[in-house]
Amino acid sequence: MEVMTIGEVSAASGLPAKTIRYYEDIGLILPPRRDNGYRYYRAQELHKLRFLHRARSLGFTIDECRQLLSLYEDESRASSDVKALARQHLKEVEVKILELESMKSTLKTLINSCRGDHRPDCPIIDDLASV
Amino acid sequence: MEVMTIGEVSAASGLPAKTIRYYEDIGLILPPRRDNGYRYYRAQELHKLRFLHRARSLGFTIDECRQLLSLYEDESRASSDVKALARQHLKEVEVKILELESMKSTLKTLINSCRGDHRPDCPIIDDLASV
DNA sequence: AATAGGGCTTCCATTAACTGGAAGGTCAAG
DNA sequence: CTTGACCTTCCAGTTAATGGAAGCCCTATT
Repeated sequence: MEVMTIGEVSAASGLPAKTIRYYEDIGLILPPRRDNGYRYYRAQELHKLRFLHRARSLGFTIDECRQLLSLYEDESRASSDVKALARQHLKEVEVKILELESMKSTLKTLINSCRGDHRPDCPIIDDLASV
Repeated sequence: MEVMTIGEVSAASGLPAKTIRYYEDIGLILPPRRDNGYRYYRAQELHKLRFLHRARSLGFTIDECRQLLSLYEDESRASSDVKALARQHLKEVEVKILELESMKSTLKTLINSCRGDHRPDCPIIDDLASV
């Protein structure tokens, strides 16, 4: 599929068409238009929309998404401030992974070992919020 | 610290006091009150607030947080529907981890190997949205 | 050729999850 | 006994969408 309508790119990216139009309103993804006014999307835009879908669901703000997208668009990517920004986001990602690993092990414990007991004795709630 | 004021629990959980009050408005965390009307928070509430802070920053909705908290409060935690819910959230967590790992490796590539090239040739943007 | 449908457009209102600010009560320190 | 930090409620504003109405575009049949 060379280019897509908003409905098609919505299906392909997982983002509602409404949201995709909203991202255009705030200047995140600016697709070209047909003569009839219809938006169309190429691989380039699809990639960004997929990225936005993922990054938003992982708790990155729109502003962080804007920064991350700009990392990939920056022509002079080797410049040290761009690299610093990337490193900062890398750290943030690593923290999120650790937190999710902690939630994962808590949920696993919950599923496997905490059968039929009565709370306040259950230690899980104490793990709940500690890295 | 046996019990805390909202300011103290805000510092301890990382959530703004405003947000903590908001969570009370929507029935997530209902702290007891002093005679003078001041809220106070015990370890129990602190744990939940820390959990909320983390889960929200990882992209879980308030409603998912409510479900996750209820998992820990459910007295009959062994019941199969509670377990099913926990398993469903576990899967969600695992997907998020994979997505973050993907972002992590993309950022690492960006930082290390993509020095000074000029975009459209850079392959990173293609990796950007693929698991 | 007209017309029915589904998808597209814009615009305006509403929701979810906060966030800011005003107006005033409480309390420990000086 | 007042000053200042922290608490209270209430109401308004922001961010990031989401819902719905009114109308245009395109294809596909009657």
